[in-house]
Amino acid sequence: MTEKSSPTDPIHARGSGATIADVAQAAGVSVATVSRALSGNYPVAKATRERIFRSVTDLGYVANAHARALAGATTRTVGIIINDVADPFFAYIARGVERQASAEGRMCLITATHGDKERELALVDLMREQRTDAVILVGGASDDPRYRKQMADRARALAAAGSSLVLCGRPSLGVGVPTKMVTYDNEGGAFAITDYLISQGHRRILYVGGPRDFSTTASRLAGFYRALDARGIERDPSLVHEGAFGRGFGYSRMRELLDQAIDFTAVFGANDLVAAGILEALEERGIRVPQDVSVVGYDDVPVASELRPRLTTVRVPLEELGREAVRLALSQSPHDAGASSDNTLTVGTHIVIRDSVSAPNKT
Amino acid sequence: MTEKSSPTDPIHARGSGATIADVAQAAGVSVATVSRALSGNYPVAKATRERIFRSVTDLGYVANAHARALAGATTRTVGIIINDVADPFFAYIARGVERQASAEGRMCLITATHGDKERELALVDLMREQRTDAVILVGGASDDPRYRKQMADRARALAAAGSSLVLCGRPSLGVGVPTKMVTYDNEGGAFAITDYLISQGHRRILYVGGPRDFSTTASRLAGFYRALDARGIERDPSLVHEGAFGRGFGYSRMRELLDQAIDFTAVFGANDLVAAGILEALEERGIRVPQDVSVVGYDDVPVASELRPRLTTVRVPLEELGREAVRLALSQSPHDAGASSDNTLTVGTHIVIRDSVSAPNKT
DNA sequence: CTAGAAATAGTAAGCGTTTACTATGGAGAA
DNA sequence: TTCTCCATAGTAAACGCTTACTATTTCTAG
Repeated sequence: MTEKSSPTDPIHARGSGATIADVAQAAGVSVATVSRALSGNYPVAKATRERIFRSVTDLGYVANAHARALAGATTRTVGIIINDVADPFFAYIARGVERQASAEGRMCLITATHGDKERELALVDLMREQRTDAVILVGGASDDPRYRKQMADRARALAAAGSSLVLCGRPSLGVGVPTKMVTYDNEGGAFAITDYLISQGHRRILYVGGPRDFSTTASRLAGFYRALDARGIERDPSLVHEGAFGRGFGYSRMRELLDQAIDFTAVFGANDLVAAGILEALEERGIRVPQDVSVVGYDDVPVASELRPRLTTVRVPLEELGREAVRLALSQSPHDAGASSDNTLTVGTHIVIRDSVSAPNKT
Repeated sequence: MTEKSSPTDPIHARGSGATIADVAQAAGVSVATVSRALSGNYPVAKATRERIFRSVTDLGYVANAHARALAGATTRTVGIIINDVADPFFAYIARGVERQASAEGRMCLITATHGDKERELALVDLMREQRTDAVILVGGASDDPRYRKQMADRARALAAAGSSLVLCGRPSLGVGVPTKMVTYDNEGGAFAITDYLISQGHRRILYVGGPRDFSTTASRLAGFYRALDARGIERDPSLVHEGAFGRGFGYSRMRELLDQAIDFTAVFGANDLVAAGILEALEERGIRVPQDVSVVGYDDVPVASELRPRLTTVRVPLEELGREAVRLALSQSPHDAGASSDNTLTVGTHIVIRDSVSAPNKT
């Protein structure tokens, strides 16, 4: 045993990591041969190959992914941009992305915007720097035209570089912008659950949560309104209260609304987290759910079934959404043009009925 | 407007992305000057710099991160390896890592093992290929000696390459293995909450969940036993039921245990998810918590306070754990040798008392 | 004025791979 | 026996950046 490396200690090479040249030297061949033996796309004599693999393990060699990427091979990485890693909505989508990516032999670069549009743009650029095979942008988007234009520019740049931008659960950037899309039926789910509420006899339904001017909010509200219209119930602006997603918002806004003694029999939380906050505010005031007030949410995140009463909500196949996003991203379909063709995929939503809704109290 | 690019369409460069040479040509300078203007670590005349930046935006240029990494600059990336992105325990740690990394100007490569040891080793190699500035390994570990040895080899390889391996919430790989560690007081938290249960009068406490031969399980059980010992309560092996983390395990195992008519007045769920499952099984049988049986969990993940009754549990500062991990990883401290020195950091845990514990029923 | 120090810009040598091309040594064909 | 064709292996040219050196100007001080 020369130096300080012991035979039982294969990976501990000297210096800052062995290169392919070291392996070549150790095996007594050229670097080209090592490269070929490793990638296996070119014939290498069996004996040579074995000698090379032995040197590889002896030296603890791993290829430098950057050199490899630079030399033309693909990066084998997909990037995903979400709002927040710890928000279950995003976490489940990320899980789907991560799983599908690794099933297709890719790494997964997960980053978070924390709701900052500028940061989102910057992150897309970062992924572009990383030359990821695709970048998946998740969650509702702002409809600020300047922002849309900047994102469209990036979509084009990505496309020009052979990568692709896939929009997951967010609206198109416009015709002609090269993107792929996978969405879920936001409007339909909102329609269905509102209709369910109405069918139970509710007429005055509060809508709480979701950032204003945000695509997700817009489509959920659209479904909400469509259901109202379909049953001939008048839209009452004083009943819709946008603001934010998140438990804290649901809780505090519900408290305020309770103080205002508004007349309602049911509450539609913009997502399950908001609904959780609403439930807490209600519980705090001694208002029983569903006997006094019915509550529904959206997403069917795991916490929905931990709440008491268990929350009636709209199920969104989050993990599936993530998987489809990478399938689409990695498929050869030449992302292109408009919203139709096979560059768009919509997964369905359906309501799941649990215990937070009943007929309104006939007061 | 030449070609098809319009002046309002800056990023859409022709071909597969502009290179630094394109920018240099457009600005009429050498690539070296562009590189310097961009990195800003060398004087460049103001007029030149402006010309360069204009070309950069005109062409939608972003540097090729791989070329940059290859040319010697650091990769500015930290890798984190967790079990599952959608498990809140890991998700919150990941959030801390992600935030601190981005605060320190790094990207974050998040990968998941799904509990597969082999995959974990492979992922470390993958990160080594990526030349990440550090790799953070999160969560309990197996104590299989072969595995430990392989991981130790990788720790050395990483160290040799100037990177570092930080163990987050898992035991040391042994003296002399170059790692950094950030842990939380698992044993102490388990002791505290067990002692709390005992102080309420419980004597027969069921311990449910957590993989056997897993470091986290081992230290939680150690705390559990120490508390029992301290109060002179006999250890009863028939009361401890290891198995897995996760809601499903808690639910099904609790059902089995209920069928066996074992004598107990409290249940210690190995983590909050297990506790959630336990609660459901109990509710299903009409057993009231805490009147009939008390339940506690571990981690204080958000769902703990959504459960009814609200779960009394041990708070682990998950996000802080993640932040500290990257602080430590990126600090210059020459990770080295044993478990002491400033390469190890332990954050405290404390119990949070909610509604799932009361004095046992005097039957 | 002029030597010497900034300030600014250019040249070119890597960084570690992949891969098109080229070279060599038999095996089988003619 | 000579020629052609495989199977193997080597050479060297990218890939797109950073940076140590070197080469100009332009000041500034003596």
